Amino acid sequence: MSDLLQRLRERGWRLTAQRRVVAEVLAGDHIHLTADEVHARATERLPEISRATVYNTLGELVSLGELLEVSTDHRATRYDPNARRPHHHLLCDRCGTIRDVHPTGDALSALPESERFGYTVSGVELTYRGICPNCAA
Amino acid sequence: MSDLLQRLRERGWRLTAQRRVVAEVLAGDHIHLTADEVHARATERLPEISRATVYNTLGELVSLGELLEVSTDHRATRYDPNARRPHHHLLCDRCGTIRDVHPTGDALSALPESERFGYTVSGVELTYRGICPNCAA
DNA sequence: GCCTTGACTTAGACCTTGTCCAATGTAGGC
DNA sequence: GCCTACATTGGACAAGGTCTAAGTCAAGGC
Repeated sequence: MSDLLQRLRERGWRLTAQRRVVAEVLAGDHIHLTADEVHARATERLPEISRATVYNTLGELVSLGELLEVSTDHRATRYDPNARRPHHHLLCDRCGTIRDVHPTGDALSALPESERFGYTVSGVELTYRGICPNCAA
Repeated sequence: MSDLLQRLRERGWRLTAQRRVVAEVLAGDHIHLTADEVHARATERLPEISRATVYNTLGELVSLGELLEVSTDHRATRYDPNARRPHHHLLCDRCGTIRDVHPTGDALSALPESERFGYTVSGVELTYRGICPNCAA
């Protein structure tokens, strides 16, 4: 995580307590929090942090490529700190839990030229859906 | 389209003018309207139709498996009437236009057992992203 | 064809998620 | 330690979506 802060500082980020706390909250694997969840956890460490700052910081981290926006359900956007390692998602349809997964093969090349309709295709997202072991029990 | 209405009637759907109009608005290929767009087009044919009814009807059609929810951008949910034919989506990052596409191969089998974390995997969604020919010009 | 009834529709209040802005605070260069 | 540009704040605002109470009507039974 400190490497994240390091990278950000190198890019001219001003290091404030608020930004540090948001970065800390997002540390870890298989973390996919909504903005409000990030705000709630950040508030535990820094009670006066505002919602607007959380949204600003998340947005900046996304532009910098440090964070990935994930909109798997049809509700709040979630943020995935594992942006530097390409991966896809496995989602529980019942409880909404998300895991990062690494399928084999290359989904991009599975789209033939005839199915590209003249688009310049730059990326692909896979979302697997199912029921997690917890919910199945 | 009348087969859709037929199927719905067989399932005990009460056939109202409002539901008929929503079904009509959604007829066609590569149709991916938001709820408000559906409402706007429905209003042209049936001025007194309410937003709540459009939402209700769309929700029911989704539960019945006649309609697919697509949340490609991080804004309004779109509805895809092509639910009975499995397909995926190609999305223009600039203007948001969506095309239905059919990649080769089977994305489901690309997820090895070791990457399933005990989930019962039932489906997969692919979303290709790029720039459409219109926006590229 | 008319009645009845429960399902359907309506308008509008309300909720959640997210954005914007003017005023205030502060990190970091000097 | 001061200065200034950048960051933060709280609250208003907007879009998308849900809920509810009251009124309406499709369709089955007569």
